Amino acid sequence: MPEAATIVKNLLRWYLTEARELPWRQNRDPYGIWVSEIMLQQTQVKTVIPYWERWMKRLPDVDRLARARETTVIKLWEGLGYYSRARNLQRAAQMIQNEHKGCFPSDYEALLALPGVGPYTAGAVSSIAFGQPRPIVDGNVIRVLTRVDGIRESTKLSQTIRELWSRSESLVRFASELWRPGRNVCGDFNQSLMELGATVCLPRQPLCCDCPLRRCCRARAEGMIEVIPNLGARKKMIARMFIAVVVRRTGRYLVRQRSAGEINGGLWEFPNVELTSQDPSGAVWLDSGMGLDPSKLSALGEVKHSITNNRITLKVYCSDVSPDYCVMEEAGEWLEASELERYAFTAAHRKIVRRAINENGR
DNA sequence: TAAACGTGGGT
DNA sequence: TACCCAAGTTT
Repeated sequence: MPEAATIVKNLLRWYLTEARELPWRQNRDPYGIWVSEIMLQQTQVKTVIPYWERWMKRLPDVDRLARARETTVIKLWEGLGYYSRARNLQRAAQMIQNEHKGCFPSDYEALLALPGVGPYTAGAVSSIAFGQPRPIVDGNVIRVLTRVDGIRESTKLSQTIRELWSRSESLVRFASELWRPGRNVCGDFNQSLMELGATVCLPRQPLCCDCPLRRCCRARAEGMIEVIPNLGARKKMIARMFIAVVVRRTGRYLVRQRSAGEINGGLWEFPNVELTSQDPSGAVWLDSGMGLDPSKLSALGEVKHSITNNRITLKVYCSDVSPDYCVMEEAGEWLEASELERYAFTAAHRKIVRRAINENGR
């Protein structure tokens, strides 16, 4: 295995000149760094940047987040996915107010005790915001370290992941001994590991010629870059079809809120149902469920999206109904177009809002 | 331990 | 198009 000194020194030097300027890197505010780390879970930097900017403008500190309305928090998160992250963020802020007197905890165990903070995030915040020598293992670190060390075992094995934590730990410990005035070597080293994975040591066609570790990388030396990391098989995607309908009555639109406990709980959507062999076109649902005449609908096309391992196609229709129309089956709310903007919709249904209302100027 | 949890970027 | 997969955590 390459020596820690080689890896750490080359990465720290590289990071000095190649680190991207990201908004949450402008200072060491633990709150801003924590928010960025939660947003970045399973989400790319490019996607996060505008969300982080808006969030920090609206909820600039722990106190403001703790006191915010949950609807505000979810609206700020709209489109990012994994909405429990946003709710946990607020719960954690309230814990910081109540159990830490509003002072952001620097203790690793205290960080780990916050909802939504696991081993990765606790390590990231304690190293980046507080300069502590805590290891991190995320998707980038898995890729970089398995390649550098030439680890061919499946990353699905808990033994493999344990080894990576151990390696990450010894590396950041080495970094901590390189203390420099005015530099956070632990935070910089951990970020350099992820930065390399995000910009150079890419999943496919990595830019090995630009890599500061190219001379010590075992996977490169052994021609194994294409098969390391050994990630194992993915779950297959399941195709599903839904029908959704935009019902408009005297300038208002019928929407409903998804119940807590189901996927995307608490978010808003237009009435919709999955197409089955019982009702393959959705005509039964439209007629008996919604009280609409399927022949009087106008088609708005299809919206495609994926949620976890479901690949979903939504067939979207629009229907203008008379002032005395009322829904039989489900409780919903009638919202004006301007209100649709203020409510948090699921990503797929936000696309419908744009297509059906905004772009058509109705 | 494995599955659930969302969405969009990139090839 | 059809994948892959992203600064993971929770149950």
